[in-house]
Amino acid sequence: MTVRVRFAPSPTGELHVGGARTALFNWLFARKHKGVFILRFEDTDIERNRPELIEPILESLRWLGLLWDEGPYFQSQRLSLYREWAEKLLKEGKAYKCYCTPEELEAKRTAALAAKQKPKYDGRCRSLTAQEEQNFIREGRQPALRIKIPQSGTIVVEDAIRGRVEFDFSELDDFILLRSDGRPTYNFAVVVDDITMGITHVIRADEHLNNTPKQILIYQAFGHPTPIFAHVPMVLAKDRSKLSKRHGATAVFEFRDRGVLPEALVNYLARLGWSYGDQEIFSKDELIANFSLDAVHPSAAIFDEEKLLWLNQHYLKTGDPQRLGELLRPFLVKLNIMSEAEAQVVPSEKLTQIVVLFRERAKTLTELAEPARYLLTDNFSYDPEAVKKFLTPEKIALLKGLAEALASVEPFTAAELEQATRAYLESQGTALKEIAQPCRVALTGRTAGAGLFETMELMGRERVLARMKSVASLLA
RNA sequence: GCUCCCAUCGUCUAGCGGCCCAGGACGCUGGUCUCUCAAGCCGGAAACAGGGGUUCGAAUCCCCUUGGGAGCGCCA
Repeated sequence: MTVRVRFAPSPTGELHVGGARTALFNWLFARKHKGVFILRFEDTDIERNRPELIEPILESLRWLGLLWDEGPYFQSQRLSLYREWAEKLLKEGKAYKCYCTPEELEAKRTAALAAKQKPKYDGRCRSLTAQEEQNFIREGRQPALRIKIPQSGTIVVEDAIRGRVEFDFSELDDFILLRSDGRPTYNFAVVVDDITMGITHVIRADEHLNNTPKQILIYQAFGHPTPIFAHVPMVLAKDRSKLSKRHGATAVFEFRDRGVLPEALVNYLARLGWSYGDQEIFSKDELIANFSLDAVHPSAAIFDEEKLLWLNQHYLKTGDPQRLGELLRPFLVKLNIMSEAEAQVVPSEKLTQIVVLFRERAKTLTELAEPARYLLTDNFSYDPEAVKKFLTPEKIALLKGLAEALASVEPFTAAELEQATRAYLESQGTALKEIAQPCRVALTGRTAGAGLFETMELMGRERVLARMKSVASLLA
């Protein structure tokens, strides 16, 4: 039997890292078992639904490289199917019409909660007489459809991550399958979908564990075997609460826009709650080869941005410089280093060189793009502290002399520049140590950066000489 | 309130009865290299929530407590 799994977000928010991890686990499981990864939108909530979010969610998945094999399906387009399936249950006496109004139910619910009771439907419409039903219909009430659950017994969930979990029927009630307007509720739509889509493994967030017995009841009502369930732990914020906007970046797009590489996010998310011995770095193929549900840790995990950034730097350091260089272009614009048109025409060789020179100093593409400001444009500023500390009159004079010494260096490469510089400094009775920082400040405006001579080469003769000669004006 | 889940360094985790006075990684920290900052390399501090059992032996099994989380909707 081929494995069929699904990722089923509801379009009520952007794809956040928790959802992305659930998607990733499903995708890995499908790939590992040569199965099918299905995408389905659970969009039966007309109130909270935001159709404009669908494309961004798809784009997030694409960006992560989690491509689906089937779908996306939309529950909102399958409403007649749910009605048909509900009709079966009604005919077989496994479901019944409930004429209670939402107001009546809500009143009972709050009363139960106030009395510190577990709110449960009291089964009032379970055995209405024909007369009672007639009266309700005459009142114009539209019935919802409820499942008729057994009065006693237990439901056992065999969870691939948590093991055996038992629920007593007394905890459950006759929950609603179809709303009075004919739309399915979540639990019902999920089961009908999972049955009709042939889902073999339901891998989803922990918060659904409590829904599982209800869903199993529906499977049983249809006489259909249940899939294998696997409830993955939640992803929490630093303070152990549910991850939300107030914790900073949570959406996949936010990380992308900050310059995080998809392979870094995927690697990080995979290792969050799952492990394979002591290994930290995984390519996608390694993840696929080694992923398994029983190696998923059952407890909730805190999202640690530091570790994500460490992984990002790893992928920055080891990735293909040319590809990374191309990824830099949008950041040149975003950082206001240059216009979009200018960013388009930066030679890709320049970008590649920036990557090679600065990748060990950057944790994100944003940081990696920053040096382009002084390397490729004159649109940068000098750190006043650095100027004050290093650009003394004595050093400025030395820099002027050095500029002359370097004016005719040919070719203008790091090796030649270093040789010429050292020779000049020796002739002046000084050493590189004395001039390196002043020179760096003169060229870049700052005290931290890549190797001095590599920086010069990349910057080009014209800018280097101009900046070395003109630093005196900074003091004025 | 009731039900369910979870519990090893600050964080992610290894550990599935003796290999553990608990290993790796991020972060933190000392040193080293060096034109700066990084990166790299070498070193350090840092945890089995508490209490009962079971056992010759428990981080590992059981129970209780505590703490965290989720659910209890004509939301998903």
